[in-house]
Amino acid sequence: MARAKEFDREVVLERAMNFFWSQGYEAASMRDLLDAMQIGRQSLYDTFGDKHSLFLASLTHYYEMGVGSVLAQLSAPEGGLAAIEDYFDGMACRMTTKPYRSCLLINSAIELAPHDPEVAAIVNRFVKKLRKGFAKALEVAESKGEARVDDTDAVAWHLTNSAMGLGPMSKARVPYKDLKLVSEQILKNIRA
Amino acid sequence: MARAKEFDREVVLERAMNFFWSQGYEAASMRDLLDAMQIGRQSLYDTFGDKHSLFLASLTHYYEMGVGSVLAQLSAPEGGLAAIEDYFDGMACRMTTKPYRSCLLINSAIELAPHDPEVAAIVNRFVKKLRKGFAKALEVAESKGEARVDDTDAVAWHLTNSAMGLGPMSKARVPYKDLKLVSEQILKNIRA
DNA sequence: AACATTTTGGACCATTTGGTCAATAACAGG
DNA sequence: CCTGTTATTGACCAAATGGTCCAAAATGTT
Repeated sequence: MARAKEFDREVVLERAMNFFWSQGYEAASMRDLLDAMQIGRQSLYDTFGDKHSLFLASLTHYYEMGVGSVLAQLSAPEGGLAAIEDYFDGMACRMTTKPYRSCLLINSAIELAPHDPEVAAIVNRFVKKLRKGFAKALEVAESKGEARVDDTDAVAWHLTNSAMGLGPMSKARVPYKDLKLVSEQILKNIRA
Repeated sequence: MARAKEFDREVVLERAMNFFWSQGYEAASMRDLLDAMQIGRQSLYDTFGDKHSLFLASLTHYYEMGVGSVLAQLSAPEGGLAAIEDYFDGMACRMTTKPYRSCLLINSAIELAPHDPEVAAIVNRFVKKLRKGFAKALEVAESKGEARVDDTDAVAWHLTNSAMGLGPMSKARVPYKDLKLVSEQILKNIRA
């Protein structure tokens, strides 16, 4: 064996993710990224490859760390309407506090998806999973008698679209109280 | 007098706008912008100032040319439900065809608003006007007996949020047929 | 035709970009 | 305590970035 790494891969990846999250891909220079990650230049290139690969790793990390649990809650068998409510309220709340950086996947969809197939693939998976999560939650809600849904597919798409809307809305600094209205309105529309 | 300009300011501004629209701000280099605008370097700097000013001019042009009429139709006194339907259907249709570049204002909200006060101001005005347009359309719809709206403010915000959602959705290449479902669902929720 | 004024084209600039290289340092096994 | 392997450091690189300078060209007025 040989010399051990002085950093934890996951820790510095998280730092990169946070930096991309608040700055965007193009606006994040490797220099600033290096500062943010607190890591040497060569260490970065050895560990993650080039900038694009680092971004892909960051986005994947975001997906796995941040989105997974939220999505799981959404499609939990005991979730139903409350799960949907929690999702929107949680999102609205998170997005309208301090760093105002929206959601990395939404940001990436806008900035990169049309010109970057790999990013597009990740974003697409996310959208599909989100839609599926909503569909599941709607089924649960209906089976619990909380909601009356005539076209699950359409409503699930509608919820997905509303979720995506929170990204631009929060970046435009629409305050929480108004996004809260949005969240309530969404719920009102599907409640039995 | 002296030498006349060889280009029409509005024409080249429109070309810049289109380029920013499909590429984003950071990803658009001055070189490529010059090519797209078909104009000399010095002409650009003389006419528009620096890159940031050019972008601001492009965004304002987009706002004035593209958004104004759509917003006017939305809040037209004879509009009502149909105006809302046309808005969403038109948006969904435009966004899911060929260049897939979403809406420049939504894109700018995501990429620039948090770090660029001037862009943020323009985006904010847009969001406010859009919300106002929806509110007006809802009033008209209600007065025509097409819709039953208990909380105009909340529903207007909800429609605004849904409109913003179309940006990320289309960038994620969600096809028209699914955005059509979204549009229909939105309408169904407010129809009397 | 000469002039004043403006636009144009392209050479030019410092800085920053993403990325590499090679020398040094740290570590484990023999 | 060597030795092979890996990690770190900082110098270094070509290319691209946004932006400027200046000479030449074009125009209306005198």
